Amino acid sequence: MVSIKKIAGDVGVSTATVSNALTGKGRVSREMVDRIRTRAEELGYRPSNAARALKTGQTGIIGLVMPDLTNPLFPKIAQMLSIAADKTQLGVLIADSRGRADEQSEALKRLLDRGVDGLIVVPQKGTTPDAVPVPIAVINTSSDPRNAVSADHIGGGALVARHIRDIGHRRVVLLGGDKVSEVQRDRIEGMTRAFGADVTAEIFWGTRGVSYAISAIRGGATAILTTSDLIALQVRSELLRTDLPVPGRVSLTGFDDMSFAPIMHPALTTVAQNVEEIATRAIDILSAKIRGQTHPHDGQTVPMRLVVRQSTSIPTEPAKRRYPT
Amino acid sequence: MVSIKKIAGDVGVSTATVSNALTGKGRVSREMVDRIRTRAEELGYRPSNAARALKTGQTGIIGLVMPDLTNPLFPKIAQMLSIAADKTQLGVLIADSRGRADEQSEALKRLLDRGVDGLIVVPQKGTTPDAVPVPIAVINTSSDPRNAVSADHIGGGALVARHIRDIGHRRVVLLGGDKVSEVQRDRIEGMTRAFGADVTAEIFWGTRGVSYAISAIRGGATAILTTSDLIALQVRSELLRTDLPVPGRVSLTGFDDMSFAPIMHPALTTVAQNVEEIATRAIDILSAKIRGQTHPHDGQTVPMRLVVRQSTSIPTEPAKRRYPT
DNA sequence: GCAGATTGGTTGATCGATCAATCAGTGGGG
DNA sequence: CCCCACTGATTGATCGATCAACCAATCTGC
Repeated sequence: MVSIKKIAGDVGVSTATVSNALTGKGRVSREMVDRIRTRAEELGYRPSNAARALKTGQTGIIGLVMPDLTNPLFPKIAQMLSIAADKTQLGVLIADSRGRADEQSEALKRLLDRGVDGLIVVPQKGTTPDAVPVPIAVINTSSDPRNAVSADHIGGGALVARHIRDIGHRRVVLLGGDKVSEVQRDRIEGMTRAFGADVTAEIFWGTRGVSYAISAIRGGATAILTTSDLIALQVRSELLRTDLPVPGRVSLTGFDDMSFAPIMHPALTTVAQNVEEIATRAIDILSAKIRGQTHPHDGQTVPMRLVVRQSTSIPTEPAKRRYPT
Repeated sequence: MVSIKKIAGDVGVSTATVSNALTGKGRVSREMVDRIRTRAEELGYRPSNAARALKTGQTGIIGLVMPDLTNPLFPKIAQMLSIAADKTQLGVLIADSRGRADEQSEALKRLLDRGVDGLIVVPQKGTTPDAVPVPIAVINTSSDPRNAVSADHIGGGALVARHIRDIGHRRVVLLGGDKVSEVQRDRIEGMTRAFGADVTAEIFWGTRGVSYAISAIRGGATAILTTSDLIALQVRSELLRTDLPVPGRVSLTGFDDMSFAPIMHPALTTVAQNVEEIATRAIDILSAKIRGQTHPHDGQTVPMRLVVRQSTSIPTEPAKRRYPT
């Protein structure tokens, strides 16, 4: 391992001068900087993060805590985060909270012990991360008061809802996965708000919601709006089993534009998050906090994007005709 | 931040004694150890990783390089790896290689600069990771000579193949995603080997393979065995479009038991990896290498598990009857 | 021509933990 | 009674980079 000392010896200056030349902090002459830089290059010098961290108290590493790395959306966050992070020379240390609130706390502790400079937390649904002694950026949804950045789930809900209303549906079913999740509640909230009085919407939650939704369709509803592509796929399977054609008889929508959404049959109409933007902002906001500054985007949401595919169409048997109000 | 010095002062001993007491290395009396331990506890002492790393040259952090965090299988690896890692007090630093070979090298460099003690690499398909100055554990497939641990993809291929043969299929299609991938080649290899002369199998690769596969079905084949659930889902959509019932007319199988496999209609017969076991072994093997030892399981594969669901059944129109050989 | 500012650079301490070398006691063996 | 072995604990150096303080030389302004 070649250290600053070796370079100093070679060039014939003190280690402090080398440090200054390399980091560009103190006062060093142009030519001296060049000599040191080239020598460092020749030797293939790599600064020791450990030494720097010890002296400065900053490790250049941030921690990422996610509720469950298994959720098909999180990989993308992790990926984008890791890409955004190494643009700013940060390392990303991961921790999985295994879907449990207590593990989330444990994960936070482990990361703090490693000396991370800050944390990015996608909270366990229905929980609030513990207070921590380092800056933290929460990715959740706008209704979370601690939210630093997230997709505009309410707006996303409104997007699909308006699409469904505009193509003529008047009686629909909203299907959520877990009522504890703020994200899913916000999506549903966005839908109902956008519908207003124009559209009649029944809301169901959880696994058993799927069969209720099917009953509602039999009762005359013409569309099922879910809060997740995974739920949409499940509904699709059930509709296949009960011989209700999509989108012929039932229009179906998901959320998050997961990997399988475009290759389902019919391809699923869904709402996509701009994960890249969210990840970039999360890093920016956290970096700003670490530097003791505040970021202009802190607390703001990123718009979602409606992806219309083949699973939605105009209702062939609008509810009103069969069951006039 | 409470350091070893503070404890030493409080208890009235030297820092070295505290260090010895806490790590249990030097010679310290029982009671002194107790006094130091309790005082450390009271103060909420947390050792500084930076200082330790500087002195010992070990950071206790390993790097994880994955080809593309977006692939639905990798999250699970990451999760299990992170869980397995913190059992052994290791941190996991992630890096994404964005599906490109040159980025894979960059990712390796970045992690090395951070001073990781070792690396776990899931190689970009068709590539071999650069030589690195730290221990490395490659997760790929048995036909990769540098493979440290992986699922038995060949055996997995054999599992589905035998299942398909045993329920009576005699003419089938094998559908791979990317021929460059050793993993996928091994899966196909396992299938053909297991079929031997009993079953006639046509092999197709890539995106255009899907339509070839459909043609082959029209030509009398009764099953499509894919190398990925994602491909299977795509095929399923195409079969829906062309009105070929599953499993009535076509039996369909995937690979990896992804999140959507059980909720498709019909639920997909697939082959699951024991990701937990793989992750645990990867960590164990790497830890052993870091300690300069060799691990008994190094280079061995982990068996796969056949998950029979509703997408496979006995052929209703065996190829031989319609097209006798 | 001289105080004061500016430039280029050095010294030495420091961050927190580890470890080899050393030292003060205390028994035991001969 | 003296030397040796052993236990328990201390000293001091060290890892590599950073930073405040200091110093020497040159430049500026009046």
